[in-house]
Amino acid sequence: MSPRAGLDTQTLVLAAAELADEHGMEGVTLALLAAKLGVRSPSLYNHVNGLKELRILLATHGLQLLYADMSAAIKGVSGGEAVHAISRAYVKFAQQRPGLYETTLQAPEEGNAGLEEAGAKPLQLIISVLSGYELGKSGELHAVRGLRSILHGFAALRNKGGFGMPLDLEESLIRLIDAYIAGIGCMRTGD
Amino acid sequence: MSPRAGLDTQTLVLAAAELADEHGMEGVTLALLAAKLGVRSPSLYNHVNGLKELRILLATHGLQLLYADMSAAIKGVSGGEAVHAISRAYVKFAQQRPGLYETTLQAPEEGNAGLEEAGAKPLQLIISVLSGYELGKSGELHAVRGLRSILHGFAALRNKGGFGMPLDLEESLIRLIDAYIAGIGCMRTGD
DNA sequence: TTGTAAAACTAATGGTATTAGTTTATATTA
DNA sequence: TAATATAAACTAATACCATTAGTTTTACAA
Repeated sequence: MSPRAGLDTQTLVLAAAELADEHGMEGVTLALLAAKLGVRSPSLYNHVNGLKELRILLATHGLQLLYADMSAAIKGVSGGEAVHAISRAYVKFAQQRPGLYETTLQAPEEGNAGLEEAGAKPLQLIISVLSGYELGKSGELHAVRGLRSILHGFAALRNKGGFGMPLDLEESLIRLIDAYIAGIGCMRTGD
Repeated sequence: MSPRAGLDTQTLVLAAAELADEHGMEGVTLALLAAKLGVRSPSLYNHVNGLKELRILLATHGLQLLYADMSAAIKGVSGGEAVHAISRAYVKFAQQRPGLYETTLQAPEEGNAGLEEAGAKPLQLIISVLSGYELGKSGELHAVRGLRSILHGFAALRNKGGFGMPLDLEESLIRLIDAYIAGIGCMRTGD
């Protein structure tokens, strides 16, 4: 423990991400992280600039993993199938990495370049999936906001146990996306 | 300050709700609340059983106010108009009381009777607004989950600044609800 | 082999919640 | 009205937490 633990920033972020999933974003503390890594908490400051920066790094990392999952999900599919696939991937990620997903939404772009970019990529992916519907410039904007609302709302309520019984949650998501696609014409504008 | 500040639980909750809106749910601390009330923090324990219970009381209070707003919004309207009205009221509440709204979603029912009831009432209101669509037993369940997802997702992303420019956010919500209603047939089941 | 930079450490500060025990104001009762 | 009991405030203390300052020590490079 004492003679050089061999830490670096990435190791900290990966360990902190595990803590987030185990104890919630709230439960990620420098004291706990240091203990997990066999080190005293002030030592962490050699690799990260305090809890605030750690949270930004966590959010960035989470967004990168989320992007990878969403991206893989829509490989080779398009249209409604792609909307369903990207939605399933989004909710599944939030379910499998609940704490990491949580960090993803705090203070979206706080002037941090890496975080801004990491957040823009999943957004761009959603835009690309909806572009086939020819909704117009502002219509596409409304549609993206709508799908993001659906995905985050469903994921958050599900993760917090807000849906009561866990029965047929997959079907609830499928039907919600079906309804969204069926009504997507309401988003269309003439620009 | 010293001779009897005349506090009671309700006063604490109202003051804490203000703090939540000013500083976020995170920023509601017993130390800050005590300072706001001109009292030392241990004194608060005469009226509330620690921070955990205060948060439960905050959530309960928030749900009651949310219920009142939603309830007032659908007086005398029905069908799609009611769905729009209840949605507008929900998002507006989350916007006007961001910190209080935040407390509303933490650990939905943790065995606390008052919180459970306070949470059930807005839910019942949504059910009543959707009952006119004759979606069937489980179809109604899917539809309620869907609308709740939309409302929370939209409110949360909006509050966190996740939608970039604040232009025509009202229109985004209107169109999203329009799409949901247009596609609500996808929820229908035969039971 | 020696010197340096970085990574660990200890110690200290100030913030947090919470518990225990004490004082005191208010309200009730004799 | 006076005495008493209850409850609401207090102080003091404990145990966490993040963070900063200053020190030791390791690993690597000259």
